[in-house]
Amino acid sequence: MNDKFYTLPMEKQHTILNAAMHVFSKYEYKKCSTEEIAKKAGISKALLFHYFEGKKDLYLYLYQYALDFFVREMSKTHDYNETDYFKILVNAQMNKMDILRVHPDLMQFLVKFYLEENPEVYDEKNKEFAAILSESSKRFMDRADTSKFKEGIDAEKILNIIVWMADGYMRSRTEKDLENTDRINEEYLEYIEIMRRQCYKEEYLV
Amino acid sequence: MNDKFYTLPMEKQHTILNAAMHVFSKYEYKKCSTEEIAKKAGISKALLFHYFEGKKDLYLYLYQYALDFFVREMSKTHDYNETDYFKILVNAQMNKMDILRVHPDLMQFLVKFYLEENPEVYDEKNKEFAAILSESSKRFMDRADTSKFKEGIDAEKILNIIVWMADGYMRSRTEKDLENTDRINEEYLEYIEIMRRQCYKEEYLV
DNA sequence: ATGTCATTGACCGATTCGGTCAATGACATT
DNA sequence: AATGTCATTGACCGAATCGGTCAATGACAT
Repeated sequence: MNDKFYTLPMEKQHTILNAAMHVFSKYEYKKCSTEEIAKKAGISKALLFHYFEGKKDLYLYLYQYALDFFVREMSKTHDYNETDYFKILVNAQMNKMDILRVHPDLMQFLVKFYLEENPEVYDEKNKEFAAILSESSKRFMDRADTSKFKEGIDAEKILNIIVWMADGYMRSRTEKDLENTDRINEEYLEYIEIMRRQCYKEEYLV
Repeated sequence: MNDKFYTLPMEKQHTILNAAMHVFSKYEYKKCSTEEIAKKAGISKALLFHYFEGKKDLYLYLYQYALDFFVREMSKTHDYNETDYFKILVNAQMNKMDILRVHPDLMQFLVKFYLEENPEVYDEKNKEFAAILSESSKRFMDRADTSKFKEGIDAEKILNIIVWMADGYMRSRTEKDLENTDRINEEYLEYIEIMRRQCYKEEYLV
């Protein structure tokens, strides 16, 4: 990575990084062309190679950047004293939305990176993401209180349903939808509320 | 398409079709190589071109085959007299599982085909799938009875949650998991049952 | 011994790949 | 106006890969 990249205005940096994330999140490493990234970023391929030493360099830098950004943003507004199961979930989702507003393909890129098997770019770092994800989700949900749940509710399965639901909901939104963040959040909260009303004992549903 | 393809044993036909579906479901048309398909099918590229006139021919034949197979199998065991919301859903899911057992990438291939925008292979057929899907889902859910639902339950949102949940559940299974169909069905039913218990009035939960 | 036909490795020209470089142009300094 | 600096690019490189072809192989029936 060339230090000159940092001297670019933040907006241009993001344009380039987002273009790279977009392409790298679509296919495996080998099928991603630097030409496509450059075109998406609105610059020439030559300039892209001026900022980064090569395709591999860009790819690995991008991963480090994305992972750092993800961890930093997710921790930012997390309240470690909150114990309400659904409030924790909603807060986490809001953080995720904020991330996606800056880097729309960040999550998918991290997943693709995690699944990448090309030996050319494979090292032990590829599995970091899963570890961090499960560790932080454990840490986030650590204080989560399931005692408010009705009898016979399997909290683990409920968490799965909510995660799948959130994923499906986001996937069902088009690129244009995503611009209206408030509308998205509002609608998403309705879905979370459905699950909450089904899971909590009557006394906690005020 | 060469008629000799039909003279192959069914198993070999499926091997080739599945290999093609697998590759075509991964990336857009242009990025899919016939070499990769042939390798996955365990035959030479030359033989693949012996059975099909070209890449485009294979692609379009595959779509027609997949769509026909999907429609036929989904209708096969559907009971048009059933009115129970969740029984209809479970039955549809079972049909889907049966399809995936024969052609693991059929659904994803149909979706990718629907999203394909390459003018080289684009025609009005690309949008058939969405129409058929929404029409048949409407037809399937036509008799579905939501009167058993508790007060204040939004059936449409529930249906979304269940679809997203089913999608997320399938996605979370690895290729190896999918071999054990019974286990999958059993576990899936547990998730459906959770949603059913939350949605139905007490009197219908026996 | 001959004919049939599925199957393949080697090859084609065209395109695309990651990467390079000389040339351009905008702008600051003198 | 002349010079220097440096971001930016179009044109280009050899190598790899693309869709597709074909002569040769080999298994098997007659």
